[in-house]
Amino acid sequence: MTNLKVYNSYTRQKETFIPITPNHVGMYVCGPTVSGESHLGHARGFITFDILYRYLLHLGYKVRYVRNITDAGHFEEEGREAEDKISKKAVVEKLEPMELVQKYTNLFHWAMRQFNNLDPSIEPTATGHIVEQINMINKIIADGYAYAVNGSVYFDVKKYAEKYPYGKLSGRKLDELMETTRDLDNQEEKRNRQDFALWKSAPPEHIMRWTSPWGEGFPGWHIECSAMSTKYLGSEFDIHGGGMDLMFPHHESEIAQSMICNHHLAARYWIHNNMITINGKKMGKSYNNVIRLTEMFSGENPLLVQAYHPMTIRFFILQTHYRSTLDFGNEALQAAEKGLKRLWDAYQALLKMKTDPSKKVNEQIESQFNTLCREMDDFMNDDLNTAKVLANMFQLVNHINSFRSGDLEKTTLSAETLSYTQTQFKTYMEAVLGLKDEAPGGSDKLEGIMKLLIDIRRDAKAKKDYQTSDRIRNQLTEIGISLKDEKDGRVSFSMD
RNA sequence: GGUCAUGUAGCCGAGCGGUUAGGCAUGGGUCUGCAAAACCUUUUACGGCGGUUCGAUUCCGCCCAUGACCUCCA
Repeated sequence: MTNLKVYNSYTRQKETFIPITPNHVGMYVCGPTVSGESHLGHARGFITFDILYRYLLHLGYKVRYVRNITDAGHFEEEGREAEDKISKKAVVEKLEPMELVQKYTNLFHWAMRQFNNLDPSIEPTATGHIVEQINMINKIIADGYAYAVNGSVYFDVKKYAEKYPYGKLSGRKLDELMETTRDLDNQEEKRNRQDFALWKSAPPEHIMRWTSPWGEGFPGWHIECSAMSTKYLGSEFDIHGGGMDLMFPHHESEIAQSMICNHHLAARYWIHNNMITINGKKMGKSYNNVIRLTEMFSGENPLLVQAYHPMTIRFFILQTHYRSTLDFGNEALQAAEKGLKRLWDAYQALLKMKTDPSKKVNEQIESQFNTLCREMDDFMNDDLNTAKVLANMFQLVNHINSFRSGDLEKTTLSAETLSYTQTQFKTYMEAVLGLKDEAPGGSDKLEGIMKLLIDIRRDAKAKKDYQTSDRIRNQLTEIGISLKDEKDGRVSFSMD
């Protein structure tokens, strides 16, 4: 159907994408843990997979995109005292986990909308699938690959590894893990140190708890994804996505759980996005160097010299291939801001462009346009190379502007080429890359006021009353509206 | 320590065995009452040392540096 190739972490090579069921794609992406605010690093992953989702839709696939919300586990909100969780206080004073989960879920959804990310088809929560998780754990126990100890259940990695390639995804060997795994709580319960929890017994102060065959507790970290992906996508589905840092142990464990329950490698294509770094270091909780998304949008973080629009951030991320690290920097963000503006302005100009029968068709430029446009498809098919798509767009931007006022203004494009270019731009800018206008939308009234001001200014200029004309322009600039005298005598305006 | 990546011009970043990626910034110019925007033009980089090759930034080896995972993490 298409020539899409994606890099499969499981096989460590680019592979042609062939869905299990023709024309349909099942895709599971590890979603946020809603015990706190999302940061810039999280955004990269969700934007990356939004691009993949959008591109698959563009190619004509019917896609079921499942992205979970991790709302179960050992939750504490920053700044809250541990004492909150003990029953000394009145109920409404205490930390209510679901209240916290609701707050950050809402905030997450808000941020995703800011980025113009499409909603997943299904967004299941871990707490809504406790039964499925317990059933899955039962199955694993019945098959002899898990054991219960003191109300907790652990997966027997050693036994699994005797029959299955544990560690294949993340390139790990079991014996190496044995030596290097560090001390953790309750290690003594495990038969082997690399075993991981499927179910954890809840200590008395733990508020999130459910009744299970093994006592009151809560599910282990990995089982929710296996349970929910199986439920909504089946025992074998097409794409599993997530950040590279999840490869081990999370995805490796998912593979093991699903293998025992479903007798399949859960997904055919394992796709991982790389990290955002800041001063060369991964942005992450443990490094204490996160920039929350609300801070990115408001500029309120010591690392930021200004606020950045969500579209600037999206564009910034798309200028890099998703499997490379991306280094955060104000200079780079500012460059993205300007670049995006130029790209968007030229795009708007392109949509208004018309062929001019009185001018000669520029054959050489014609063929460049066609090549640059056609290559965009090839670049996306080559493991989603958005960086190259954008590079081509910028080459076209140059030419588009040249037709307006530059070297090419005495020539024109053929109707076919212009139309093809317009279609490709619209497709990639909006449908595939998901970019949209940064500026707040105007209204009829505003348009009317602006027309009036522009007319007054034009009259003043005609009378060489530059004091008045400059006053209008300067004051508009102060309130964030900039006027441009176009070459053809028209005046356009844009808002910050 | 183990495993795996990465090192590209002022900054961010594609990419490849032989041709200018691209964005932003910088210098010069055009246009303009001025400004902004736009256009033209300027800056030829691939960590170090060897090797393979007619030719390597691109392949191989070694070294140096940085990072990721091995623990919650997009």
